[in-house]
Amino acid sequence: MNVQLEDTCGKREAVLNSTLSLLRKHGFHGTPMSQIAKHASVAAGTIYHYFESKDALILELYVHVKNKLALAVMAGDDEHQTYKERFFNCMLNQYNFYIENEDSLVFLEQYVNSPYANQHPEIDSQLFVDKVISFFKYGIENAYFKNIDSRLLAPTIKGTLVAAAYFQLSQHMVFSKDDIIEVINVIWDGIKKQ
Amino acid sequence: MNVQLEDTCGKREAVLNSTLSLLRKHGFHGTPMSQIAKHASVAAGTIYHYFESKDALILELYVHVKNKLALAVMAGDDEHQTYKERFFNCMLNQYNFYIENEDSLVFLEQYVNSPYANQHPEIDSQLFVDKVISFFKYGIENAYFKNIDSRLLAPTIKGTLVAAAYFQLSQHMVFSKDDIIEVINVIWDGIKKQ
DNA sequence: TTGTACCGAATGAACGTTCAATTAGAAGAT
DNA sequence: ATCTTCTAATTGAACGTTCATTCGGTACAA
Repeated sequence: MNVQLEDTCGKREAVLNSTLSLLRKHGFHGTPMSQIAKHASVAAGTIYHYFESKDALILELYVHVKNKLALAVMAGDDEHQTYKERFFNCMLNQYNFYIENEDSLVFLEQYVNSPYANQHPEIDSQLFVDKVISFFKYGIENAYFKNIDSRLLAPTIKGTLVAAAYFQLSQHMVFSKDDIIEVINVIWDGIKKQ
Repeated sequence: MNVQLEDTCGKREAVLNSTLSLLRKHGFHGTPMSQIAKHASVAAGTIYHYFESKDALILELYVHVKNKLALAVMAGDDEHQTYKERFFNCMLNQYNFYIENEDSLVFLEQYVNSPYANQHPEIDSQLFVDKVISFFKYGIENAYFKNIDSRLLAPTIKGTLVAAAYFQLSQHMVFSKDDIIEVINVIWDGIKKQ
């Protein structure tokens, strides 16, 4: 078995968390491995025990964060509810995940707009594809949405929500739950059939 | 007068354009000054004649690009048209600017999600604020939009459009003008009064 | 003669990564 | 229980490279 990859005392996790936290304030080029090591209370060499390189660390962090996002978004999903109810639940979950995990939001946005995403389009969270993407595919196939190019739906929905969450965080303000429901309504009114 | 900032034979502009182009493929940390100099056919030292540092170069590039965006978005704006017509014109202009200036789109997205934007929130294009922001303020004040928090409108609108444009570029596909009109309709249906 | 534009080799700091050495702990033997 | 052995985990100083920036110098225009 891969005993050497088991991360017995949580140092791997500590490195991932420290990287996430430092990346937000200083960006990728402003976050040296030495600083990650210090923040994670780990020697520089230890990072290379768990990750092949700084690039590999970033890629694994991306999958790590997106896995957590997928779990959060689909939390409490109930197939007996109407599709609209399920949609609102997912959207609210997603929004809350972002504002409760600011570092994750900023990192995900940095990542998708970075050369990493372009150079490694095959890297993604299997969990996210299986759960979240599938949910929207279901909505498209069962015609809950307007008849627009299905490839346009995901970015349209995501863009609005991320923009709102990002705005809230960057402006250090708080929107009420009703404000957010209103935003989700904007999305829903925009894309729903009819 | 600032004769030393006049850029007699276009080297300043060349540096800005080269930076924009290189940043897209390699990101900030992957784009050394030496490479920018080579790409712009300029000596490394020359860059420092026009820009105080690499950071200053990025900041000035941001304003430069956003100025061009502002001009493009408001092109052909006609105050005699209905607000909806003007809105569609702006949105279409913005979308077209993005897909005709991929480097600019990627850079702007990279920038707003980078520590630069957080550390220099005061830096922006005066032209953009005066023209584009004003146009949306007008729409809010005259109640063309739903009664949602006005601070939520801009990110909501922008997010959708940028996401669609970014998606088109990242997937190397082409949406027809009708497809885009449809996206703008999604936005309009979402935010318009009633 | 003075100052601006420009050059590109040189500089020094910072960085990602390596590696020889040390520790920790588990498994096996006595 | 105790000792032995083996391997994974960890350390941090050292290495070689790369990079942003500097600076002494040239060319040219006013």
